[in-house]
Amino acid sequence: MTATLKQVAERAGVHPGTASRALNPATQALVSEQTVRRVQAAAKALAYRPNSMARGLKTNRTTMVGIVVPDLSNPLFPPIVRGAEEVLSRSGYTCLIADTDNDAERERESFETLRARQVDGLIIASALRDDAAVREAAAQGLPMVLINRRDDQARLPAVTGDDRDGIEQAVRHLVGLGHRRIAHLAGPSSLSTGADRARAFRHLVAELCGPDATDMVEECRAYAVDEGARAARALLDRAGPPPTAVVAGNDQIAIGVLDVLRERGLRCPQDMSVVGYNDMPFVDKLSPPLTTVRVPHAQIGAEAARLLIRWVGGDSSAPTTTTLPVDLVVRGSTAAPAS
Amino acid sequence: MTATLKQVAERAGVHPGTASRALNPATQALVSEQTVRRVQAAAKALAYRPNSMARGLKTNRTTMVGIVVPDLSNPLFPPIVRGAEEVLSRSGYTCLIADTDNDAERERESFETLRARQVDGLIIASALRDDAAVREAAAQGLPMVLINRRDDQARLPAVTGDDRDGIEQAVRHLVGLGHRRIAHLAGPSSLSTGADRARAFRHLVAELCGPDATDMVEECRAYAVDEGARAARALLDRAGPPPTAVVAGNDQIAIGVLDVLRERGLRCPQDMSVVGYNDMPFVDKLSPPLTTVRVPHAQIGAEAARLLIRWVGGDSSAPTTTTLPVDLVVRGSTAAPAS
DNA sequence: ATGAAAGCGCTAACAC
DNA sequence: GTGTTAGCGCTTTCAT
Repeated sequence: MTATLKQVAERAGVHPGTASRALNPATQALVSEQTVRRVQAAAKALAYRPNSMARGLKTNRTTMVGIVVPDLSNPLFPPIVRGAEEVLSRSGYTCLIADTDNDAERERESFETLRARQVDGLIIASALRDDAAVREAAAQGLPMVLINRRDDQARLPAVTGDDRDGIEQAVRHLVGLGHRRIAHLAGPSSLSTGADRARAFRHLVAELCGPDATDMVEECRAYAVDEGARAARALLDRAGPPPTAVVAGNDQIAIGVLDVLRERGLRCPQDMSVVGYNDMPFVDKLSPPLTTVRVPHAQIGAEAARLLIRWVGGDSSAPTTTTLPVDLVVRGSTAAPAS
Repeated sequence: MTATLKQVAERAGVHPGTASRALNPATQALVSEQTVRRVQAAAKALAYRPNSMARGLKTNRTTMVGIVVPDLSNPLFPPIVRGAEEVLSRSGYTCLIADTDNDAERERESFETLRARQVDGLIIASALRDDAAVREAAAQGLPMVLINRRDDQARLPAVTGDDRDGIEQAVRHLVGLGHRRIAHLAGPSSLSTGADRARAFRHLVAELCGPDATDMVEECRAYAVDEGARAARALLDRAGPPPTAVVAGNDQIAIGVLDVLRERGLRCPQDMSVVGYNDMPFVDKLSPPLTTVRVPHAQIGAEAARLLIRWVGGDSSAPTTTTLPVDLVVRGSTAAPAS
């Protein structure tokens, strides 16, 4: 079907070994220029495509890397994947994308599959904080870079958005508008981002609004609209004065809050300001358009890819943890509190 | 690093060939039960994972299939990929996902990469109607299934939502509400879905509203919000009575229409009804919530995967074209026209 | 600068 | 039922 190196060599009148050298940029220098040209011409004529399995078998590398994401349908992840893929493909790597569906069992299977395919490295964006599969693979020395989560034990390089600063920008924005009773609907504390953002929130609110202001935190069991709604109801049903503003753990949760406000006849932003997180596509089309924290997802993916390539390439310097800056995007869902 | 078959065989005290047979479900019957057990135990003890490259080199199959999508960030595609992946992984296939970014050059490169990786087959959801790369691969007998586009020449199996019926449901819904001046903001005619939906629209509107009703069609140059907005402005700037309802080529275009209505002080649905297409996530959170056509994306992916598996498996019956039913989801963006 | 030869890990056709 | 052997397509060491 596809031509083999042997056929190319034959057509060029050289030995397969020579053809191999002529076609490989790294060894091309060892071959006379004329031969290189002849071999290349033959390769082109036969539409030669090197068999990556044969090469991989010989070199013990696949030039494939796995990307593990918890849910491709979450608009967060496609840009990460794209960013990573772009960098990786430029270095000759092909991506194997595994969607774990936020399920530990599926994650295990994905890992198994990826390792069976002998990927050269892994980018892991699935954010379970305790993760046997990751630890095991790390122990075996498989290059891995984490995204959106810190590494608890294995000392792996990680790339994240600056969660602390994102929350800080959101809270400072609200405080600047005059809010003092600010709540947080946190993501699951089992996820790195959920825990980090909640911690940052508590810390900053204690500083800016006093220590008793920190108890207005409700944890969602998932980064999902209905969980955001549930938590919002719980928040509003509490005794005492309700918050005038909410910082949501992500945009889906924020949408849940908007739903509940509507359901209860409260207006946003007049009765309650709402801030999201991630700046998903089309949250600017909601009414009101959502104020949210923009995270450079594509850059995060790209940076993770760069770290991984370096590691796979043999650079074994200390694992780097990179934090990328985020930006608050102010839209219509935040305003000064009714006085 | 990972144990080889030879090591497993050694540990089990058998020849590598025997170990191979014992581990392969298809040939397991040729080996005594006792040996199978011994080999399996050895494999487990050594955490043996077959080297897929070596196997592939021998069998000339990779058990990898490529999935080519135009834009992973378009919420349309992740469910398709997931649906396909689920079916494929159950049959032991791994997916190579290529995002072409709607770019012909990148599509060519992706194709090249995928073929260099010797995928066993391809699912193609990138919808350029004329496509040299696809034709070439088809000519070489590579199993391929198309999604969301018909095959112009190569007679390939295809899986799509029922575009004609989707448009028909939308138009009948509007006519039932009393609309007679109905416009269509079509997707690019270079894409299969754009052309098909526009054709279906013209056909049905001619039938239901009279032949002169069919000229209210504006073509968008992309399935994008700003193109929808541009086309909507063009539509509203036309001489003569404006339409009372718009069927958009997809949800992004519909969002562009909503933007323009707001920009011009027109209300939806009172002044203009709007119908989208695809039922993207969160279009039910717009105001008004968008009436749209729901397409079973995951099933489309799954069905394409099934067809592909059948073909890769050697079944060479005539290419099937499958059309899956779609459903109009009525929400707040459509109502009876102001009389 | 190029040819020869070995071998990556596996499977399958053939022997026994 | 199991061992033997050859070879998939490539890279790479060793000669020349």
